Amino acid sequence: MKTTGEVLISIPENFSFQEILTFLDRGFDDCLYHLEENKVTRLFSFNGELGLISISEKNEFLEVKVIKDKVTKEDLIEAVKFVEEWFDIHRDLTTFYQLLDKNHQLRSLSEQFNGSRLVGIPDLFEALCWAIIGQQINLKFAYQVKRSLVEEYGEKLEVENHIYYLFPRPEVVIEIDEEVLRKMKFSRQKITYIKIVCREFIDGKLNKKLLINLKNKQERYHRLVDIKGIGKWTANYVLMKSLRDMTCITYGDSGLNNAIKMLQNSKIKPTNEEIDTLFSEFKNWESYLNFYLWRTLE
DNA sequence: CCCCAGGGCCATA
DNA sequence: TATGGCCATGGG
Repeated sequence: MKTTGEVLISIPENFSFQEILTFLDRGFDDCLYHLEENKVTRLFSFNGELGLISISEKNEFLEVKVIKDKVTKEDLIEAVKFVEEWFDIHRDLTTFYQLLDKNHQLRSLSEQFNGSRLVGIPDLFEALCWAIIGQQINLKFAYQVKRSLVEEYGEKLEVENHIYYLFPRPEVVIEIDEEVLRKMKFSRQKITYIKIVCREFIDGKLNKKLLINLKNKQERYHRLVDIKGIGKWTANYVLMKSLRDMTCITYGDSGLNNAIKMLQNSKIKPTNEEIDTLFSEFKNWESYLNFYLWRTLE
């Protein structure tokens, strides 16, 4: 028997739920959440019990609703925690907007994407797999590959005629036959990379807590890059999206390159040095600038 | 057949 | 550490 519970979160300054929805609705049809008018819903594991988390805007508040068997107070706390992390709700963007406004090339972004938050991927294993899937292929195709994997191996729950999925756990992914993944359009290299990541998690050598507990960003970066299949792009992407490191730049990223080309009205992709120059005024906000530049591609 | 896509590996200098 | 060739897969 399903029950529901709700919590209201007050909406902070410089936060726009509409911008979150616009970002989530870029047209890639992500299989890990479901969009309806002014509402996002996704599956969540509450200590192993599946339930839905649904977010919508209600009179100056964000309403977080949980739907599962016997919703408890702890479930609601977990759900709110997840949403706050997913949407980066508690970050004060004032300084970032001041920096944007100071830069004549980037000034328009603070208005164009006002209240836009860096939507994250809280689960580290999911973030790593997703980054590996997305290496060097177009995003639309990457989302299709992810969908094949998730719909076949992720836990699922059907509610009101819609099936919601969770990203599969490492213990499940590592058992998948190589030929099955090949049919899902994983390249042989990516199969190798993802299985290595699975092994790290299963052996308890890597998880979010261990990574966070390292001394600083440099150590976290090297811990990731030392894993075969994780290069500078993947490490920066994951530190940005999952660990919410604010100083990441996705060097080598074709999207970032294209955004900067558009911005500077240039035909050739920027060098790392030119990227550093552009980002130099945004110390400790590199990840946000990176994210906002991506958004200009929509 | 070509080039591109939110790259990584490895050898070489 | 920086560059460049090669790998890999589907889209356009």
